[in-house]
Amino acid sequence: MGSQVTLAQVAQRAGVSLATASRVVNGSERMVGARFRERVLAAAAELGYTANAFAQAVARGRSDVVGLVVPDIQDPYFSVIAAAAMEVVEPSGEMMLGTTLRRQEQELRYVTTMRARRARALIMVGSRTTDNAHTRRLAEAIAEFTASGGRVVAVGQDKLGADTVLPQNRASAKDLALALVERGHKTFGVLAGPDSLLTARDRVEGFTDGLSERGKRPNVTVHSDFTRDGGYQAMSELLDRRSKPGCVFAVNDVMAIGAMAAVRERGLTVPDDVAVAGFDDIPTLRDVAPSLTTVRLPLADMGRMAASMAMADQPGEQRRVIRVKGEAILRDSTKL
Amino acid sequence: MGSQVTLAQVAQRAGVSLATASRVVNGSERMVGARFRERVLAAAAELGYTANAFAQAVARGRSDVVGLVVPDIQDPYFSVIAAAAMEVVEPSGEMMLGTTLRRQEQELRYVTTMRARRARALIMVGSRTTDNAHTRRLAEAIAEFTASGGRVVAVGQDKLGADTVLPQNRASAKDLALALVERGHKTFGVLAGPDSLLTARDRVEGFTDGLSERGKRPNVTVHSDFTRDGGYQAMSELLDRRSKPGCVFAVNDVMAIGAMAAVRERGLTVPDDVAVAGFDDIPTLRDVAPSLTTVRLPLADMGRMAASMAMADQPGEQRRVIRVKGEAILRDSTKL
DNA sequence: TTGTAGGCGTTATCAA
DNA sequence: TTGATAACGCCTACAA
Repeated sequence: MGSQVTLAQVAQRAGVSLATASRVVNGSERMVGARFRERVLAAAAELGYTANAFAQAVARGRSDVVGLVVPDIQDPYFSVIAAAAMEVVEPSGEMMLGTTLRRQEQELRYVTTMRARRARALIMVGSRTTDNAHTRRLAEAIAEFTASGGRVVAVGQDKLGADTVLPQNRASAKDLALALVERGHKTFGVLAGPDSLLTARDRVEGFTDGLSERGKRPNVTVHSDFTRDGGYQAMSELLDRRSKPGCVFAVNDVMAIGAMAAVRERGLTVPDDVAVAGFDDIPTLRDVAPSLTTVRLPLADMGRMAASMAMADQPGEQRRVIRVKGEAILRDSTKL
Repeated sequence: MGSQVTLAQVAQRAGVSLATASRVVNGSERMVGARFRERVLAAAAELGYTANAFAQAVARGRSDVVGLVVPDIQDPYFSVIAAAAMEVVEPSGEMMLGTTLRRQEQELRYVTTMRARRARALIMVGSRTTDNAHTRRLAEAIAEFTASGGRVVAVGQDKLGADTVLPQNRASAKDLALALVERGHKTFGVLAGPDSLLTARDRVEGFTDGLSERGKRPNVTVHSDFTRDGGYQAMSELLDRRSKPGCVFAVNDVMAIGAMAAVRERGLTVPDDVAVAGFDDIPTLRDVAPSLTTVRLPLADMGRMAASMAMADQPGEQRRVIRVKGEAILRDSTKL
């Protein structure tokens, strides 16, 4: 840093004590005379003073930084949640962003970083994994964070011992399956995403549950990344097989979008040659054609809820888990 | 905040001085005996110590926070740049995110906030406007930030007196126009975005320049927001007119995507009924059909360049302005 | 209402 | 190598 104007300089210039200067620049309001107040304000303006937020945080023993950790800010799912969370954090705090690039170590690293930053709260969005050792370490780190007075909110599975916004992946995927069978689909494929991601697993299981309730089961399941390219690749692989299923469920929308690209690329058509369904209802869907059948999750609400819990002043007597249900929306991509 | 373990506690437990503890936990390495080092490390681990980054920043007189200010993190243009910037900031610093929701006051507010945070650098991405008063105020705030030792990098127009990553909007839009005429398009419309946004203006002007070099000019120009919905609305308006142009240029891709939706909605087809071109080449384009003609900007590179300049240690003798040229890419949406 | 002084958690200087 | 001790910039009883 360079030469910063300090409060002491402002005080000196205004001819008042440090304490008085502090009070007007920030203090508990109206306990300082109008004359002095003005002098201080003038001095601050002339000098171009800006309070040092670090020093304030040290002196006060707290900060108004909220940490947000997401796997990938380019993925619409996360950017919607982030934007919504931002909305509620912004008026009274600053947001520190961390992206893990979908790597677990990063997740852990950010918890530590945010703790070092004495962030007042931490919002961790993204799926938990089957790596129990990692989940345990993460939960421990989070417990320490909480113990030191911070608030933590998870968006995803309830595995961290923190307040959680919990999408009902399983139940909603099941609803989707039922609706699809209802619509007359007979054979199914699943683009299952990574086997290690709980979100992906839950959705696959829910979907399978729904099918089996109607005496069916997926004819084919392909695993891949939880991304657009993952969907593309998985669908390509699936289409190379002998018999294509009539309807393919991708465990999230970006994968479904990639899958549709794969279909198009082979000169096939959705839904005539193969129907496609996704999950999340990201805003991007407005512009995919044919319109994509999916499960609508109130993404923005989820972001706002998470942020609200994070910003809550209450020490939070009890851990809160907010279940969020999704709604199956049938659109053209699964028309028969 | 709650009860945090302090370095003093660690020192006491390890039976060493504060200074020694500080040295091992962070210090300039290997100036402390192995015995003591181990004792301190052990104590720190047992107590679950994490350094207080605020206190460190105060004591050191500098921080490693980099502020990133974007209009809207949901817009692919910005999220790509943000993600790329993140990539280079991450290894050695933390990123504080600000979204202005496309409001100027917010922009100004963030500069102040970042200054309060004693951010080591500030990256401001987004278009400048025709509001000269605001631009001047912003430039002043930025000058103060710089004067106090911070680094500022703008991505957009070179109006802030800061290091700048400057896309060649005008020249590239002109190239696009020439290419379109070359391809045989005769009549043109322009979805011009907001009249107050310099980026939008430059692109409109460049496009118009290109046309006039071929003895043509836009038959119709419609202004709207710089967003998907803005594009949708503007195109709707345009299609309501008597005679549609054969080719419509939207000043950015998200607008073009909205415009294509408007076309589709009226039962018309791109490019048969009306050709559409955009600008930016956001990743999302991979999945729009028909594929969209646009100007490719190296978005990720721009983000990385901005971050690199921001992270540079050098006091930066000279202000740097990096010009980035775009490349016109003709795709199906303007096929004749 | 105003000022004095001690403290917040670290780093850094200077002896030892 | 180690340890006192003075900063760092600000807040906040407590006293005046």
